[in-house]
Amino acid sequence: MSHEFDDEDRPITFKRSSMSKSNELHSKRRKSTSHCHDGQSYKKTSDVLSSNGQCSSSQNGKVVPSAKATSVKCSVGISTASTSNLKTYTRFSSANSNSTNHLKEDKCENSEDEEDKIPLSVRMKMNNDNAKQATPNVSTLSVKRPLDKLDSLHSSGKKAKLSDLASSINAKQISAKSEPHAEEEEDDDDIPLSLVMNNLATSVNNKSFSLKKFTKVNKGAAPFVKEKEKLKKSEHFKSTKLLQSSGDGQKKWTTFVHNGIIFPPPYNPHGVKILYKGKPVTLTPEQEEVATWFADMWDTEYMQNEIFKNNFWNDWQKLLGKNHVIQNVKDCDFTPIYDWCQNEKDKKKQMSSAEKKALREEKMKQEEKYKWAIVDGVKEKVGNFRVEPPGLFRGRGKHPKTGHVKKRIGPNDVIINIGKDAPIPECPIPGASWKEIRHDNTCSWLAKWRDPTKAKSSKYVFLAASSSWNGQSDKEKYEKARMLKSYIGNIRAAYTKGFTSIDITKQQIAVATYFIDKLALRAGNEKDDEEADTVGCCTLKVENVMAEGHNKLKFDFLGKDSIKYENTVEVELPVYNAILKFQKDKCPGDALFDKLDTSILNAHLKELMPNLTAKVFRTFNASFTLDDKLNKETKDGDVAEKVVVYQHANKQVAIICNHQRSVSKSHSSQISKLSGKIDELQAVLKELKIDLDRARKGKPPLKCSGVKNQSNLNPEAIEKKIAQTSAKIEKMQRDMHTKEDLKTVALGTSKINYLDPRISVAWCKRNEVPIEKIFSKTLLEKFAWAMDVDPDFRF
DNA sequence: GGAAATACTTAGCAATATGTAG
DNA sequence: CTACATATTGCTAAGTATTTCC
Repeated sequence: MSHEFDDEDRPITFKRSSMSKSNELHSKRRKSTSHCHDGQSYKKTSDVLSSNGQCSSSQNGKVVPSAKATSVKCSVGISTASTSNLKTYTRFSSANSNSTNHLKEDKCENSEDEEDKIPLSVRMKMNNDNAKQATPNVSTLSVKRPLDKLDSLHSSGKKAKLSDLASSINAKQISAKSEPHAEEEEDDDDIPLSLVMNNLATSVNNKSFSLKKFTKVNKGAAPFVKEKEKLKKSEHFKSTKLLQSSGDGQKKWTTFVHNGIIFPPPYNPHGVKILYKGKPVTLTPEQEEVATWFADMWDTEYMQNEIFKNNFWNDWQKLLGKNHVIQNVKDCDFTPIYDWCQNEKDKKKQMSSAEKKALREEKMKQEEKYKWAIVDGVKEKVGNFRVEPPGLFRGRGKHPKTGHVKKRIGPNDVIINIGKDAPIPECPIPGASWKEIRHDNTCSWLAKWRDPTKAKSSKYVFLAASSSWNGQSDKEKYEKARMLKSYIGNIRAAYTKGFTSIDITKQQIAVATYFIDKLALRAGNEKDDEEADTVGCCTLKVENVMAEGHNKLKFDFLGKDSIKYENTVEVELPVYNAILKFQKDKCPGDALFDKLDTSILNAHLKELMPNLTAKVFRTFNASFTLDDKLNKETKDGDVAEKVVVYQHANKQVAIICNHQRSVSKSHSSQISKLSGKIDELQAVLKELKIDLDRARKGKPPLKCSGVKNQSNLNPEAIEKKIAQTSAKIEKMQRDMHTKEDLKTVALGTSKINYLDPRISVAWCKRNEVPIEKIFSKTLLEKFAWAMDVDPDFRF
């Protein structure tokens, strides 16, 4: 995917105004990493393409006799079905959001917008006045107290609003309504998503109930509400107020209650034998379990990955023991186990829907109590409450550890974080106990354990994306990115000046910042050699950037998830020259920016704007682009056409951020199917045209293809049919085109992580597009905090 | 001051749910 | 209703950035 970067694509036109040299760049030292030796470490570029770490499972492996058996060997669940004590919590404090709040909110948003027109220095003053400990001066100041972060990010209006509301937060109260089943059955099928969501996840206040009826009644008649007024009030845009962050330092909560986490069921041996040199071999359950993981991956790409296979074999051999009959994977035939796996899957598929449903409900019942936590009296959804099951580590790209056994996690690996007064979750494995119980209210995790594949890192259990904590920090993230908008001019001027600095560190900072701004590159932290060899901006190697003449730089490297970044860009002459200089006297494998790392870069960015870090540029670039494209490209038209505009804007963002996906294995067949249908229709169209001609001359249709031809005899009817058919053809052609167009572009990632939802919500309101056309149920939940944004909101 | 530890955010793909054509 | 296609959700790996430790 190579895309030119012309200036039209810039969020803000580059202006080259020379600016005062307000910023002295940090000149920190870096551990010298330049190692101009081993020529063998020069690899890449050619062998890189295939290593995308994709695992497409080709379906047509071995043929499996489909068994009739309906009984499913299913998980031996851990049934500690004690009543959830979460349910018993109820919050009585009344807190009703009423329309007044809405008005206030709108007003505030306006004032916020106004703010953008106010000169920077004045704004900063305003913010500072507001901050608890006002810092006397302006833009080059880095904020020392993280506590002030929120305050400094929010406009005065906003802040006032937040404190006003603080006492009457209606965010998410607990109510009896939170039982999903109760109501779902009769009602929810034909209720808009957002309502269902409200019933399920967040509890609902009185207002929503009345509105709910309103919406329901209206629904059948007019799916798209006509007047803006109605639209604004529509339940779909119902927002959840965020709690004000306590302002109390690091403290995140006062009370914190949850039920711990779920462990996967113990391994249930199947006894199917592997063939070694053609002879069946009996395995112990432990050996069999690992062999089964491997066998089940038989028809995936991992089987072409030598690292994967080697790592698997090494770990498996340890389990087998030195003197085991099995001395070699090559002589192992996993087919019997593979067949068994396929058979199990088939059995599952063959189950009647009633059985499936019963099974699902059983699971739901067991998991229900783990799904919720109560934070300061507010019920919140938990995210990943299921402990990751053991398996073979599926590291992406050329991960040196891919294929290793990822061991089973038990309670004694797990540290629980919970409120002091909350009951400690019952340990779900009899006889075991938690590794540690902690009451750390400076962090938001419920549980964590050592990552079994990476000694240095941990796995965490957090609240779900819909939680207020996450909503709050999401909002802060976007506010910070919006703040960058007013600093970006200065920042660009500063780094432009830095391009020619005689201080190499400063020069490298300038060029790196330019790349991050212009190309939306990631920061690029240092990685150790236990990980796949990927890079970001600060870790670019000399061979990743090629000067191609005419000021053109060709970028070619593997970024996060070993996704290839390939892009040729025309840069400014000083940048081009600087790159040539940085590459001089270096070997492939050496760091392009040898005087830089992310902490040096971020320390520098913080001098330019409070709390600025490299990743903010990506958020800024993405959100700005969406806002810009939407506002430039939206025209009158029906909802479908507007949604297309949105998707187009979304696509541009995805391209900027290099969000890729692998082409689905059925893509080409789907395309040819579509084009076949189009051909068919075109043949029909041709025939119709002839028939029309003949009908006008009073002749009978050429081909008596149908019985119902009588009605098609008159020219009007044929004309109508022609119109219908060609419309159908056009639609299919459009569909085919977009399908082809988007086959390698992932739109979801930016929508979830980079695009300020308020842009989308405001655009929907302005254009009378139902928000559900843009956000799925989970995204509506995640973005609840953004739903009441003013329609005039601009990023 | 630098490495390591920590906590949280971002990422693609697999599994599952839902929609739709036949 | 079934089968297939598409959309959504779940899963967990892989990043960023800050804090802590030595």
